[in-house]
Amino acid sequence: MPNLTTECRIAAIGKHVGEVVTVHGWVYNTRSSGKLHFVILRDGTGLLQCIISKNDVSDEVFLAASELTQESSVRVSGVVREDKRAPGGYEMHVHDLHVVQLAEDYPIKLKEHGVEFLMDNRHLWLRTPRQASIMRIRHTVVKACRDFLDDRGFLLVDAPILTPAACEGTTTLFETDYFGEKAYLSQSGQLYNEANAMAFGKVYCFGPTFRAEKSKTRRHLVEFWMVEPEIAFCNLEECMQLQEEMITYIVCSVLERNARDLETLERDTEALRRVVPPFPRISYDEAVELLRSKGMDFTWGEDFGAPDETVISQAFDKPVFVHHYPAQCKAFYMQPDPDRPELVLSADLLASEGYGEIIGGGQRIHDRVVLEQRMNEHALPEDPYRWYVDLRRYGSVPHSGFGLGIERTVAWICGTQHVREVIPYPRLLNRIYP
RNA sequence: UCCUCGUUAGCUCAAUGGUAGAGCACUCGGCUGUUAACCGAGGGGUUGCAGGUUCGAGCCCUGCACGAGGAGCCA
Repeated sequence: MPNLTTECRIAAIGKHVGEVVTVHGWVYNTRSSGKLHFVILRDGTGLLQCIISKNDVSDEVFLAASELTQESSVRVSGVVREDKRAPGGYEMHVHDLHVVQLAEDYPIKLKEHGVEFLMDNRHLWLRTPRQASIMRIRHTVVKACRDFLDDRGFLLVDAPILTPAACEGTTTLFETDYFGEKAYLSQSGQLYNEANAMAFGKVYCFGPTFRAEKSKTRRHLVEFWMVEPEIAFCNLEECMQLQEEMITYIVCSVLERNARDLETLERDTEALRRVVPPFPRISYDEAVELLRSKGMDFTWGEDFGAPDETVISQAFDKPVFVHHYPAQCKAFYMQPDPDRPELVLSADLLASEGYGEIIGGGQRIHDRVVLEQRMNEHALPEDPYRWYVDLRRYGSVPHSGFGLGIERTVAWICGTQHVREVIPYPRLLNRIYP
């Protein structure tokens, strides 16, 4: 079918008032008053109300419009008009309509659905306005992470996903067959980051991460994305400063670029506007004291559980750093505190409003003897880590880094109930479909 | 792995141990400004699976499967 009009995406429709344009999209919903059809069109950038009047179109087009089903793909042409009655403020008075494919009975209705049904239909669920807003915010968060680090001279050096051994030795790994040998899906790029930081000074990796833990909570995914910066010649305090600047940059980017999406999600943006440096910093000792003052039973030396983290984060109105953890609850590579060897120079960043830990990081051991001693205590095999120890032989320097969980950050910024909603195809315990 | 709750129409949910229902969706009809449109009619069920108790089980009991929320672990 010949088409000589301007093609236009719905997000830009306001620039074409009075003009004849063509829009490609999918039918979000239809209504009819007999000789007047209202077709709400969706094109991935927004929604547009199209008016199809029996007086304005051929009998064929009017018949085709009356037979449209939800999610049918179409091409429509018509005049753009400003109209307060239309959602979004603009509508199209259609001259012509071409049905690309008439959709079969569509499973996802505009009414409520249960979680299991929506997850089974994730490939279709992504088409709904709420999910579109979440994916746009995720895009902004990822772009903001990259822009922030790129602007500060970081080099993207990605770590391998197939690895010969555990990075941290704590969580369960996915095992795979590597031409007859065992290999594992990466749970962190951090050890490789340390090598890369000694090569390039300031680096980051950005990729998927896999944890075979049988976690079943709103904060856990089996496959999730993490951005991990690593900086040579950097101590814990400098590392925390970088983190709060980065989180602030991310939140500001979303507030600037996704105002309408935050509105769709009914997110309280006041809480997000409070996210500016400096973030409160409390030591592990102070956090334990805080928990006890709230009447919670807590043994020094244990790691905080989810309810503990919630209580700590609720004591502040922005994200809070907890630093100087006991060595026993952190990974083997954490630098001991010179003043109190039972502590390590680590810091976690807890998101506000009970979303839990979004960053884990700290200063790494730069002394070979100390590192080998810790590896012994953790009963780690020598061979797979030989290259890692090597880094302490050739120009070792104090260095720090952290891992930022993309999904937890997006869930916090969006205010969603569960991290499964903020990744396109969540991998969960008991779910690898679709 | 543990604790709690759940599984009835395509979807969301009702139904004292006594004939399995509603709204939405779908099909047909009506309507020229609708806003998850509305009005009328119609089709649609092995009540998760397997046993048991009972004159009779969607409902009570046992086991299993699947799902949800939480714990542990962590981003």
